Amino acid sequence: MIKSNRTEQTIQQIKVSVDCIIFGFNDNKLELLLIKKKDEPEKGKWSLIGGFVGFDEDLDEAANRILSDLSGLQDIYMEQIKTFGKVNRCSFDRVISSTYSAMILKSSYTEDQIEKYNAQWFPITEVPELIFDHNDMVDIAIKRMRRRVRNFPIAFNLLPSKFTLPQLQALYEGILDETLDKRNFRRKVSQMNYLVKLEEKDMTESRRGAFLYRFDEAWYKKEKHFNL
Amino acid sequence: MIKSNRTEQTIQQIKVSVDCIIFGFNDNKLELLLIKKKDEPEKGKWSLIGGFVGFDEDLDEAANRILSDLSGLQDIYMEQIKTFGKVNRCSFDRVISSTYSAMILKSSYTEDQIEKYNAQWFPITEVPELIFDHNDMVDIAIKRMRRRVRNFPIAFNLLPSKFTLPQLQALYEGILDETLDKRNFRRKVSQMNYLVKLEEKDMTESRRGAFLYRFDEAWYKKEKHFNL
DNA sequence: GACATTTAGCTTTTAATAAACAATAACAAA
DNA sequence: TTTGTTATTGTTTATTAAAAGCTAAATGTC
Repeated sequence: MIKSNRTEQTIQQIKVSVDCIIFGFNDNKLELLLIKKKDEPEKGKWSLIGGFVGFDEDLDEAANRILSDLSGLQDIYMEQIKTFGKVNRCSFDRVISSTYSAMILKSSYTEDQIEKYNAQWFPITEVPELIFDHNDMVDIAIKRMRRRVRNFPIAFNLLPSKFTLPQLQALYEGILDETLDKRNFRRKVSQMNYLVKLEEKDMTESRRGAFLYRFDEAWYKKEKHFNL
Repeated sequence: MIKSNRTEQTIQQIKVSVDCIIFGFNDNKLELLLIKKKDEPEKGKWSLIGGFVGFDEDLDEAANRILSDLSGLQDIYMEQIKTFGKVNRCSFDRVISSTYSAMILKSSYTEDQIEKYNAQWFPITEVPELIFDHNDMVDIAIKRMRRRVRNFPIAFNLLPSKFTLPQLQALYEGILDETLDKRNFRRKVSQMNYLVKLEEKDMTESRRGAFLYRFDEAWYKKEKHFNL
């Protein structure tokens, strides 16, 4: 089936959108931020945070603008995952959509904002049926994230800037959905010098208290070796 | 900078294209298929094989159609790499472009076709200046391919269906641009049962001759473990 | 038949990485 | 001071990957 010599007209009708897959962490579980659509189309259904790309904005910029518009979240670093382009992926229009993913500290997204934007967090084991091919997008993003989280320090956005090692381990166990050996985990951490042990302790979660750590990004850029 | 409430009009002007990064292998070097543009825009410059996505074709389909239209290559399996969406990536129009990559047997692309389509193979160390952001696309595709080639049997498309182990090793050395130990390489190969040793020998490249092998795809799908 | 060349197979050593595993220290509360 | 709870720390073993040495087989050329 040869389909050359297309007219400008047909070409121009394709719309370009971005969908954002936002991960959070709560109660030792990985969660996903979804919104319930207030307007047509697909009003009342759950959806990723998405929107059309403007003519005069970069694709990356559009992802950030859309995230900001629809959730109030600003200056979130997002990575492009994949572009979905099936003809009928959206029932009423021809739209190709690039997915972007980010991890955020849940507390940076307040209850007020959740209400305002009609959003809700879902544990990734309980993601409802989403519009279009958004469930596929989520599946792919989760797989990719689980692969990357072991070799790149992307998960620290899910924690406060100061965190304890038990917290960090619980985070990894929650993300990967498997238990990790405490001593092996800590040994790996101690090999990464950019995970800096502070003098302070966090006394809120145990009697003894656990030392706080922080992730030193500038330092990491020199070493560039991460493995958990 | 808030950019909400876009009109349909501005949205519709974004065009969607696909660019194909086609790898070949020759003279123990990894090569890239490029075309010299016959028409404006950018006439006479080197470019990836690219074109606009039709309104009624999937993005994946478009990649194959465009590759076929502009090179005569058909039914090539391509993987999506990344979508490029900077506003000014193409100087005269707003185009976002998804890149796709494939590896092909150079001999399946004849001299006739090369001439007909104004194409040329370039060693990846000698890629000329390309239009737009195509050089960036190539860089990213090469990095990704070098990562994937060790864990997935994607490189066999660069060889005839029957090949010798010295050929296979030379291929990997060429792709990765490093020398590999013969004995360790062969040991790994012998662990992958879906690399089937045939009775035949190839006598063209050495006195003794080397046994031919083939990659059994169905068998691979059962084992799904690849490491070279 | 001796020789050169390349393929082929087998083995050992070493290094690197990952996995398994148990006792002690610090603290608050009772 | 005892008790309960969580944080912290090292050693050993197993597995895997890399490096290297050696032998031998097959073939065409001399």
